[in-house]
Amino acid sequence: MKKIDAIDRTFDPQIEEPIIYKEWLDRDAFRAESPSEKEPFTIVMPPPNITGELHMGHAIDNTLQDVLIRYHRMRGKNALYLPGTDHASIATEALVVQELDKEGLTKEELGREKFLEYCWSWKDIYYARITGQQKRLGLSCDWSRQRFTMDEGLSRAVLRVFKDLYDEGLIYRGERMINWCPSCLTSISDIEVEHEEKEASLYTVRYPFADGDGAIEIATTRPETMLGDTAVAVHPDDEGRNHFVGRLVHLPLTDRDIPIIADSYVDPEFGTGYVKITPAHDPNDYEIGLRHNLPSIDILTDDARMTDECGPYAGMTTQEARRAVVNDLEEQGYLVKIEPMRHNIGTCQRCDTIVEPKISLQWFVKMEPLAGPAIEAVRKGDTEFVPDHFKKIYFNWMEGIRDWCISRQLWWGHRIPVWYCEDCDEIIVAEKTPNKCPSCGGIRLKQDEDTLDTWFSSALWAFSTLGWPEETDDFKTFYPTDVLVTGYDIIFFWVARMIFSSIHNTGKTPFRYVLIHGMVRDEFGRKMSKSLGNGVNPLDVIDQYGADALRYGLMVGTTPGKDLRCRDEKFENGRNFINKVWNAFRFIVMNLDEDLEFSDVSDGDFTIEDRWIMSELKETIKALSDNLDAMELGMAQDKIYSFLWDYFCDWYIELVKERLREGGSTGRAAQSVLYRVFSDSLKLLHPFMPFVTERIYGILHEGKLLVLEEWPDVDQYRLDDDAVKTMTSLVSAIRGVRTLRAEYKIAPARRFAASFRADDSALVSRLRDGLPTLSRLAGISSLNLIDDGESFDEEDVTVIFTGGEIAIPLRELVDVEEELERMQKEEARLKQEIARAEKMLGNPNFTGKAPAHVVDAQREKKAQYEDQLDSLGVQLERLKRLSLEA
RNA sequence: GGGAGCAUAGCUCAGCAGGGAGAGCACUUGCCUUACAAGCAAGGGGUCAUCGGUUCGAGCCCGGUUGCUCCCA
Repeated sequence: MKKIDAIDRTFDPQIEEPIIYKEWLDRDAFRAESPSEKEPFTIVMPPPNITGELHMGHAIDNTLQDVLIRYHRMRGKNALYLPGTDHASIATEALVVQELDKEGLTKEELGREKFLEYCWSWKDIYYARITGQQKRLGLSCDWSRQRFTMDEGLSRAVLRVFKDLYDEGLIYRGERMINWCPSCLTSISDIEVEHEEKEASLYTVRYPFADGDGAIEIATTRPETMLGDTAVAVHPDDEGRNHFVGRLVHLPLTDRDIPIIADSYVDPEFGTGYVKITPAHDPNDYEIGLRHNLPSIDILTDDARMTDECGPYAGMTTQEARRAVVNDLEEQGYLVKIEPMRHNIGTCQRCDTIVEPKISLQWFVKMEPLAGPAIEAVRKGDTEFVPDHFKKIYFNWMEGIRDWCISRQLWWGHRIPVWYCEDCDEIIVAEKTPNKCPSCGGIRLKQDEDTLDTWFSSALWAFSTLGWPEETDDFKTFYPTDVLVTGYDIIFFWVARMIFSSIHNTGKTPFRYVLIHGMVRDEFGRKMSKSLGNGVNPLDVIDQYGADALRYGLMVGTTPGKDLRCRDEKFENGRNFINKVWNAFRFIVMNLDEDLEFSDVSDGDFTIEDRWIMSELKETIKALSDNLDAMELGMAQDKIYSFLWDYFCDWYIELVKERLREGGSTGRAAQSVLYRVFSDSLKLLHPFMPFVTERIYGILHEGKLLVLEEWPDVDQYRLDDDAVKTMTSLVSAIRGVRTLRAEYKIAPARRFAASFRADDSALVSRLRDGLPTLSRLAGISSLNLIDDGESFDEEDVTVIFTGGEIAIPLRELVDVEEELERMQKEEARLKQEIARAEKMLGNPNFTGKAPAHVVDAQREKKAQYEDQLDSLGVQLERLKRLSLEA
């Protein structure tokens, strides 16, 4: 045992945490076994992008995972926490392009191969940086199994899945309307488009009939797209307008005439009832165009400028073209009016650019056949969401799912494993680069230029990281995994896709539970964002308060699925708690002897408070474990916080100080309980605050590593109702006296004699034995026990507490009038309580229908209150007399 | 248009097989009581958004209303 002067007055996380982390790594404490006889517990970390630093979202996500992993590791499971990172093709490519731009380079100049070299070195830098950050958080990951989505093994899985899906007809190539980002210059999937309602204008434009006989009016929010119009549509049942169907109108600003067609898509109530149809630039118009065989005129280039089709407008941006078109329409008398309107626009999730619908040749995954089993699996409960209601969001999306555009016009990522034979148009899909065309034997093969959506590989993460498609030991040991922890914002992007991919490829759902957490917001409840500059860097918090405090602050008072606000106050609380635990530890070290075996202590040496604290610990172990099993981590953390602070520090330590001073067998017993209960508390706290607990435990138990210790066994402690009851009384008595002292402003140093009456003999003897304690905790100098039937001194004033009554000398301490007032208030309160209980008990419906223990509890309470009222009555009488005398 | 969630103490949030409203912070009052002032002790503060229903009993269950979020189209 270290001597107390060798222990610092505070725990310094800045210095200690990195040292402790290194000790864990040196002892190989996080490594999982495979194969193994032990029951596995697996969490694969949602891989952060290699595009930047970890933010608070990662911190909460990873902390939850680490708490679960550490808990299950201590429970004796073969725990695997598998870390990794994601290549994030669009985001990374954009950043690398940006970097190159600073050097005056473009990726085209570099060429594909050179460009990818740049990307890989970017990856190396961020991979290392992120890993370092994860270690500072204290994550107990098995670093030997760390993965990256473009690792060789994971890439092999991607190729295998692509080929299989293609062979099964679930991947196809086709010309479809897709979302095009003019800045990223690639297609993106539906869910990578963010919709926002913005102020816009609704333009009403006159299209004259081609024969010059009158005109119709159309309304549009995007007038520049009229250059690509190939029809005007009305609703077939629109009696006021459908008789024009078949006629031609002249398209202003062009030399084209276009037909009026009928299609039930048109909402006759909206705008003018006529809708301009631009099949190349609107998803609905595209469908209408298909139905009516309309030509499609592409008026936008890949970077969203007007094409040569647009004559004088060619080369303009859409915004420029809009102004020019509106201007020209007005000059030529075609513009009827402009009205303000709220309008939904889609922007690219990555770069915020307005997304353009575009017809393009892309690769797609056919979703319906994959979605079915995935829906079924969740419905059956093979995978459960925590909290449960998030499955509704999952169903809602999966049931309306559309085909998934997976090809990206990017270089960084998994290149699509498709080759086109330039001699015979054969399409070859293969896991390995083919050397000749299987159809014509030609060797002029060209690989598809595109890469796959990043999420296509992330969707395989749960099993590709474990070695699939090989039947590796890891895969056999750890798959399917136990819990996926993630935010509700990526249920579609990732969770859903992992579920259907896993079921399709491995036949199993990838995880038993999905634990959903909310978003971390700033202290005002706003989303953290770069543009607002309100992001909080977890590393800064660690620098200021330590990783344990950060973890505490992120977990405190949280409930699964709910957003949480990031406030310094919470991290301060965490730090304060660490300090509290540290000081309890210092106290214990100061009071321990060299001998920590405690073979000299027998059960008979334990006093009531020993039995009480061990009983409370038992309850805490049970309740906290239940919380952790139910993944209620915020509640679990609160349990150990409350046990250590409110029970162990505030009461137990205070109660045993006297015995420790006294020494002997009672002192030894107290030492043994301090040592044992505190050690087990450290275990319970460890998943939440791994660093400080590890450091303390290592000093109390030389050579042991807390992270590898066993979770406390509930059965080693005895539930002791007797002790609990007596202690409740004692605590209540002490509080009663303290309250009186405070109310009457009795000087803290002032001690006085007191009398007690207790209705429990255990309490009586406890009070007699506990005089030193009462002296210290309540300022009582001597104790006079009043037997049943005897009454208190006429001039004393009493306080009622749970299980008894205490009297203190009135005249010398107390103002009679004030006390009279206090007691009358108390009397009123008791009467109220009794009335309440009587009302309940007098109700035959209550006594008849409520569970017996509830009714009994009420009876007992009523009796108790009546007792208290009785003695209060006696007191009041006395006081009144005194008051009159005075 | 469809879906989800939230409304509890001044602030941030817990709470629930339906059986006397909790924590942290803030506030008031005392305390350097040799583990801890990042602390100790005592205290004030709530018609649990609103209306109705079920029930012996509702913050909790059901329905309506209002006000905020968020997601999808």
